Amino acid sequence: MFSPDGGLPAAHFGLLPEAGPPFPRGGFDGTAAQPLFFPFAAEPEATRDPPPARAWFPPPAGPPAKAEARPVRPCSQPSPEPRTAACCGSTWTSPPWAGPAPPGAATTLPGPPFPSPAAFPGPQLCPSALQPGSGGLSGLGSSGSSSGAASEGGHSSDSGDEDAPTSEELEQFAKDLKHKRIMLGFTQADVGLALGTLYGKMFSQTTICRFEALQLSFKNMCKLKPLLQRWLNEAENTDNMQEMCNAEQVLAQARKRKRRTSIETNVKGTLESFFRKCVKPSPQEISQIAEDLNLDKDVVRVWFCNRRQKGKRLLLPFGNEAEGVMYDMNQPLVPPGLPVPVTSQGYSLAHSPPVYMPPFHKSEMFPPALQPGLSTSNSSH
DNA sequence: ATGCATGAGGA
DNA sequence: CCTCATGCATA
Repeated sequence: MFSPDGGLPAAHFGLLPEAGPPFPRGGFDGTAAQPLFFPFAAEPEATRDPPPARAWFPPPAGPPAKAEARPVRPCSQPSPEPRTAACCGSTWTSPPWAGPAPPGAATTLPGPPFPSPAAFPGPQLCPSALQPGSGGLSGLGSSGSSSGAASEGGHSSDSGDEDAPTSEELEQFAKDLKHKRIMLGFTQADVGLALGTLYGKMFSQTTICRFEALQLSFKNMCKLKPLLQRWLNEAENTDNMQEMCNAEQVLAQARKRKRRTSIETNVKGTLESFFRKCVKPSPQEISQIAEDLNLDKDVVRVWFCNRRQKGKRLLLPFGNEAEGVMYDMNQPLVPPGLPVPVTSQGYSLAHSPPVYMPPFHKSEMFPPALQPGLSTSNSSH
């Protein structure tokens, strides 16, 4: 719990966002599409502290043999997601934070970590994709590029980090932001609000939080950085910014938002099981699952969507756990002998699941122990 | 800090 | 329907 705005949000300084990603891998359907973002080309940045020097290790049993998006069918979808990888996607599929790719790792990097290192031309960031005005910040973007171009302390003359910050820069900035924000006594919510006051586009505490925790897609981070940068400048130079943070709250959320359904732990576990077998169940399968778990089909669908999103978000945060434990999301079953990762969520990934699950058909696709009605008696403890 | 939800935009 | 960016609500 944090105080809304009365006090500091119990700043967690050296707190890591996630200890153990449930699992990595976006699946070849989506991942392959999600162009890898490899800034490991040039990081003259020697000043950076290299703590994340975790060595990447190749997947234990992972099938890195796929260099290109294979038209494999995850479950029953006719075509998973034939998205031809553009140059730059949204979510950084690669470990931007993995540090400037430790020399050692870099040497051995040429191929191992990823199935498709050769998929992209080179370390070159995609210039076209990093287009500033790609999103909806057109107005803001323009201000930054056309009129306010000369802002930012006047250092961005040639580096152009405004347009294409490196992952290290983003990381640094995020840390900086958090630190200073706390120093100045602002909460994440304050910042989000201030952005609204300053630039007309408000953001929630959630977004600020995720930004600081580097849990947004690379693209998204790039988009938000300039705004936060400006806020930071303002906050540091302006004496009373309180106004900006406190003002403007008249946004009536008269929207009828569905009440958040709380999925029981054991049910989540079951969903997890399904997810491990198939990250993208067909609508019909979703219906099946939903019916079986006594959940709305929509709830299940959204759950899977969010799950996938989370999977990508937590994908290789630091190259460590992610690499080794990647499941083949497109495979109907999990390869045996996987070093089951420990999910921060506490999901039961720990107790080895029935590693063998026959290619389910519409009828027998459910693992034992998922009778919704028995949920209470099921939670063993 | 994170889980579930909404909505825009894309096939 | 999906992905992706975002946010309300909650643990």
